[in-house]
Amino acid sequence: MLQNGIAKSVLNRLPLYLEYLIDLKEIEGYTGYVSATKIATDLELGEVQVRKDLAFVCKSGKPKLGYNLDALTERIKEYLGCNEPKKAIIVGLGKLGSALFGYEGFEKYGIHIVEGFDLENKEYEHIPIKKFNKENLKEFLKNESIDIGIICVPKNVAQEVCDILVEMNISAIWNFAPIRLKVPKNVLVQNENLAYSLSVISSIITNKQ
Amino acid sequence: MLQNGIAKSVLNRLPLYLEYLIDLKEIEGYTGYVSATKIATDLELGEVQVRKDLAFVCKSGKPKLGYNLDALTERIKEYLGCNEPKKAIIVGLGKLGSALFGYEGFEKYGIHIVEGFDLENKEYEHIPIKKFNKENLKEFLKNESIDIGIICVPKNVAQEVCDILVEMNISAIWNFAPIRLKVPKNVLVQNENLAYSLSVISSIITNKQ
DNA sequence: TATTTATCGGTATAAATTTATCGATAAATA
DNA sequence: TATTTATCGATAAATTTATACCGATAAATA
Repeated sequence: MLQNGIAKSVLNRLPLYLEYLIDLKEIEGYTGYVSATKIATDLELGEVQVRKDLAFVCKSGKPKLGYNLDALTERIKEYLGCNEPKKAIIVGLGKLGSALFGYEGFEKYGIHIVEGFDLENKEYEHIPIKKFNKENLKEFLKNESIDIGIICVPKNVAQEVCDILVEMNISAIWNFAPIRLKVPKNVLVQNENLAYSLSVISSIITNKQ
Repeated sequence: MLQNGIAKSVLNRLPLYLEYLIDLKEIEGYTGYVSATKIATDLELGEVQVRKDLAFVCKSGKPKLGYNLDALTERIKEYLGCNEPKKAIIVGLGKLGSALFGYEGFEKYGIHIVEGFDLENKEYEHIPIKKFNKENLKEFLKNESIDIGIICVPKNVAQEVCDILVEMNISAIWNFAPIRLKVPKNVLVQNENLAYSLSVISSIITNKQ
């Protein structure tokens, strides 16, 4: 299925390319042009696949040279929306929520986690976390323009939190609760489940022996 | 590509089915038989897809009724290796590492995180974390049989940690460092990057408006 | 007991994704 | 300037994944 004209599979690889290209410049001091051949070798992907992927966002490949590193990087950033900063909030500051709240790695992609909400009175690195209740959250979302809601609450509360976010016109939800959230079609839900990933690993090594 | 005779796409959905089936029994009190039709509706998947997926692990579907809930649950558990407990360690007890270390959700899939290692002297809920250095880690892995290594260190140390794990014959690595680890073919590496997932969300909402 | 019904599971088809092939092209080299 | 070379980008083929269709079947119902 195509997502805004780009294949899902391609979109999922774009952040990988971006990370790679940024490191290529910043860590390895690479400048000028980079070929699909090199990218493919380094990332252990097919050469043709890389070329096709890049063709989705960038039309500037030159025979014999490859792609202009800076231009390519910029085009992927643009496509991924890194240049249009987004605001996110986290609801549920348990272990995982707190880890995400403090993670600096999202900034690179233009995403700022601006606030956290929790049922209990908590603080994060001496900054008090906002108390979670329906009124509080609604009030906050009324005044701030938030793009992404990150749900890190237990599964029995997740739908309730989701409903508030939807009611306040959030664009997207990143859901860590192991539950299928019910939302209107115009709201994007991305489910993330770390236990599932680990379970897949466990399965593969179980069936290998 | 098939992974031990099962399609990758199918394997990735099995934990989802398992979670669903467990909840169906434990939370909703469901007993007896469950049909692919019901599963598909609840999980918002195609009915045929569910039937095909289940056919990979279970041959016991009955017309008009569906699958025996307990038998199906058991077969998926078996396939995912939940019945053959695995031991894992985490290297790197930063925010994310600590969150994973304390996460109870893995037990359901038969995975026990038995130890954590960090460069700094840390403790987790009053239990001291082992000091990470090459000798320490090697010594530990020599005495304990560990199946899965979880890498949560910064990217510039990740390969070094990986090499130690490989040297000590680990079966699988779950890698949270945004770097492509070099390992021999017999070692399974599963990369996980939360920033990538979030970036994809950001991209979709950017290009929608 | 005959009929209806819901669902399974096999075969066939379609869609998405990956991989292969190759002529065209721009730079590097002779 | 002619030739060689590495890479792009288009077209085609192969593979993987998802969906459609339908006869067979076991339970429920008449």
